[in-house]
Amino acid sequence: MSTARQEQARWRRERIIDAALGVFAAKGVDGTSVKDIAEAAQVTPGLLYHYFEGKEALAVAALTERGFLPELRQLLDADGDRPASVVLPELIRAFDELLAANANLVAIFFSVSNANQPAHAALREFTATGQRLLGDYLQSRSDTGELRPHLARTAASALFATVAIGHKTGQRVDVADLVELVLAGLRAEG
Amino acid sequence: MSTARQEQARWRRERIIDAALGVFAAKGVDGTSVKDIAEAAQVTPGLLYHYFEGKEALAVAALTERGFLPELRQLLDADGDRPASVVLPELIRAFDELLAANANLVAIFFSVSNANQPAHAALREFTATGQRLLGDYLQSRSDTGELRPHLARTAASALFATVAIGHKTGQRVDVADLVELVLAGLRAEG
Amino acid sequence: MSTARQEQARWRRERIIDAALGVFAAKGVDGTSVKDIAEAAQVTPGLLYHYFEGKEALAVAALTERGFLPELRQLLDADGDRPASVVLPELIRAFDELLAANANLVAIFFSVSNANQPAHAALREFTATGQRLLGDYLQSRSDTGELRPHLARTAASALFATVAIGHKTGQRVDVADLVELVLAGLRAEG
Amino acid sequence: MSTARQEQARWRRERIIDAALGVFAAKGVDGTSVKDIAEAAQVTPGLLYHYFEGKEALAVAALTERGFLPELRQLLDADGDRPASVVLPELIRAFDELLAANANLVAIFFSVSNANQPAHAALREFTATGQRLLGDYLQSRSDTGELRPHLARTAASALFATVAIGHKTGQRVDVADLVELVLAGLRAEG
DNA sequence: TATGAATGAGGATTCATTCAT
DNA sequence: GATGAATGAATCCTCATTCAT
Repeated sequence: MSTARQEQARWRRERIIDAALGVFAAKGVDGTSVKDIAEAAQVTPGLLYHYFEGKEALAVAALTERGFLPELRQLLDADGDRPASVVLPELIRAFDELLAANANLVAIFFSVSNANQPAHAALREFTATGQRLLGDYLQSRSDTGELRPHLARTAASALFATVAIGHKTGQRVDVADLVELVLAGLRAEG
Repeated sequence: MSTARQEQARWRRERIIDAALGVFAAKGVDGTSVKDIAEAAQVTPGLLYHYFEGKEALAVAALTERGFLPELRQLLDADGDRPASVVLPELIRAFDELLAANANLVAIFFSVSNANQPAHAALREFTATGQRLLGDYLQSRSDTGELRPHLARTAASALFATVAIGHKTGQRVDVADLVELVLAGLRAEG
Repeated sequence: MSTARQEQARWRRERIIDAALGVFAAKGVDGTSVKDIAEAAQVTPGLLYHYFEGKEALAVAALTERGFLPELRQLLDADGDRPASVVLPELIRAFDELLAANANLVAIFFSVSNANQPAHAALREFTATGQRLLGDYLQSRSDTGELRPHLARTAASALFATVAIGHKTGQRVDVADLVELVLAGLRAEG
Repeated sequence: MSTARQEQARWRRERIIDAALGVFAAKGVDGTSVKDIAEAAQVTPGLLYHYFEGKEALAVAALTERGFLPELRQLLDADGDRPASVVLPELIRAFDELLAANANLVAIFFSVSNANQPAHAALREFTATGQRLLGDYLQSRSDTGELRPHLARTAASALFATVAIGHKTGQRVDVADLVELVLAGLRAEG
């Protein structure tokens, strides 16, 4: 049983992804060289190819393995019953902080070229899931009559997009205001 | 008066920007080689450096000189008096179409690397101006008592971001719904 | 009679050489681009080719037309009769200052590649003449019995070389010491 | 112990310097392309950048690692006791031959552009050390009363410079005469 | 596992020079 | 005389990737 070896290998792999996240975020995926990553991970370029097929594969791995969809899912699952007026502010703030904590991923996410097929797919899945999760929550609240249903999906998109772009441009939005706006919009009479 | 020569030079410069918009959008700024641009513009690589300092400078030029800020300004100036409930749907639809017509620009916007300082600055300026224009309009409508003022800027961000991300991911948002949501949010009592 | 025009043209030509001297000295002949020179001379690159065949020709022109051989000749011609013990210190000091005043030329002189045939020839002639002039002077003083004759040429080389290299490396030699050394050497009994 | 690999790598590095010395000397540092060096070393251009930061760094490496300072040091250390009248002729002749044997280095020395800061610094250090070594030796002979002390450094500069320029211009100086001149100068009464 | 030497194609950029105006 | 647009070859350098050890 070479469990120790395997353990060490797994650990190495994670450290490489860590390093890659950092440099990708700082210089963009295209702007980062394999040597950059190797140096950041304190590893030789050759070894990198032991763990990943190449730079693109590493980018995809970083995106999918560190994508915080699980956290997001968890975030939303918890609050089935409490009213949206209470939950949504908490939720969006947590979402905002989730993005802040994963700023590197957000940066990569936006820097990934549309030409990179697998990465682009990961990116699409990422946004779609985020929007769906948020949307489903809002939908569930409309089932209780608290919110009007037909704008749930749109509201989810707006929330997701506004927070995310704030991170991209470095001009973070005021979460309280955003939630107030969207919540009011969802409640108002048509 | 060598106007003919100057005219021709200016024309060439514009054609280079045209070509750059196309290839940048297709492959991202980093993914595009100078040779790609030169070929698309039917120009020698060297000439590109006669008109622009380099590839990044060309991207910035494309963004700032073709950035639809003038159009947006025009859009907003026209509708001083009519109520927001009428204007905003038209406005956002026009904005959505503006982005659709300038899909290349949206792609470049997201593809410009944060690592490139001048390019990043230009990009920030770009979004800030867009948000300010839209925000000021919404603000002006609140002066008439039609809308509540304190969310104007947030609403502008949300509108801008939601439409833009829709274009980035290829999942365009329903403009009517978005406007309905934001407008309702802006009208509701605090 | 377009004398005014010719005058202006001649003036332009000189200004171009002035500018070339500056940039050549600062960046070396190879390290200087035609555009650099043109900008320094506030002239378009094209015009440069009106006055000179190209960059190398311009370098040669600068070397030959501004070579201070005439001044050096003048320096040495004047002092036929006075004793070397008086003349030589003055002479070498003047020579040192001549090089300082023409620091640009000295720099170019050393930076010219051996591969550049005409420039290299100019350079050789330059050193040869300098050494010959100095040597002839020392020789003439030995005819009067003041100095021993057989080291005159060697002394000239040493003086020329030491002062010149001082300028090249930026570590100028102490002229008084140098003259004292050489003069003593020339006077001593074999 | 991958000594074989490391050995081979070190050998390659030396071969690159060898090749660089040859081409630099023939065409000057600026006049030499990286491709030239790579071909002369029978190596791919890319490998050059594995061993050196760039072309200029390679020139500096050639100068410092092959600069005959060690030989010069050895030359001077050997002759602690014998009189300068005997040692100096041998010494300068050996120095002259050292330069002759390292003609490439002399050429590079003069071809390194002043514009390149690190290269220029290395070059200054190089000459300064050479002069100091020679100067210290002459100084030590003055301690024995054989030579007057205050011109030691100047004499070193003069010897170094005269021999070096002789090599640069291809008009080598007569070593015997040069030594006679300097030695006489150092001995004479003030 | 891990290294780092080696490759070779491709990238951005510069540049001397020409020439129509 | 003077301009500056245009060329295209050459240059330096980077990089993803492979592979012998």
